[in-house]
Amino acid sequence: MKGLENEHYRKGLWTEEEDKILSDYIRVHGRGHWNRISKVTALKRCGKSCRLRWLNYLNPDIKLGHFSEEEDDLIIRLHNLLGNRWSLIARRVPGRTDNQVKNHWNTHLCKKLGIKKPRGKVVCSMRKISSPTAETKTVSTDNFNFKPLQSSRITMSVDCPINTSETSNHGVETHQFIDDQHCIQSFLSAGNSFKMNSPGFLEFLDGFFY
DNA sequence: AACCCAAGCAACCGCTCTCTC
DNA sequence: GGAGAGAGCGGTTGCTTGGGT
Ligand SMILES: [Mg+2]
Repeated sequence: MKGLENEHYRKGLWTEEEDKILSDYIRVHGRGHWNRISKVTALKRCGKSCRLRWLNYLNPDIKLGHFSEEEDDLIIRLHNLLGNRWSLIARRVPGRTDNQVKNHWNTHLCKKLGIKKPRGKVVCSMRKISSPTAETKTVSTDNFNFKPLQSSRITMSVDCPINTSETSNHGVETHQFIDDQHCIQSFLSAGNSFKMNSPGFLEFLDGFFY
């Protein structure tokens, strides 16, 4: 019998009244500690739902409305380079959230590009710091840290769960793709250790996408 | 008017990552 | 230094809407 009455959270679309309660709360207390909100207001929403509503709608920095051609081009370029890393992409698209970018990709850009099957992750394959003698391997999450070795071969590839002939790897289809991949290659060749979300790599991205 | 179907997309779920104490 | 809490991520779902017949 641990706080059963607090587990009755509402789900689904947010009402104007709910938005107002959340906005008022954030105006006073700031963002964060989302789980507290349902305990001190009349809002019957779990912390996760509150956080998401703020991040994707109530935050005044968010740009609403249709995506421009320039935004489309930027997203396509970034997606070529980064794969389905929506958060990473959205950070480089002013006023757009990861959810917006993901939805826009899935509903509009996919068709625009004539993509039938979703593309796998762009992965980086090389030797790992902790085991320099181990064979080249890919990784399944972004939480890794590669350091290029003198003799190591650095490759970018497209991870594709279903092996069809045209999507093996090095899915190079356009000039832009080659250029963007070269951007990571040069980052690695400069001797930088590589971690997908590291400050160093994010700063490096700034130089390519402005 | 009534129905069907699919596009669009807000929000959920399960999971990972990070931060704090 | 590790456990628990908070924050973040991305695939997916299911409700709403719109267009076609
Ligand atoms: Mg953004």
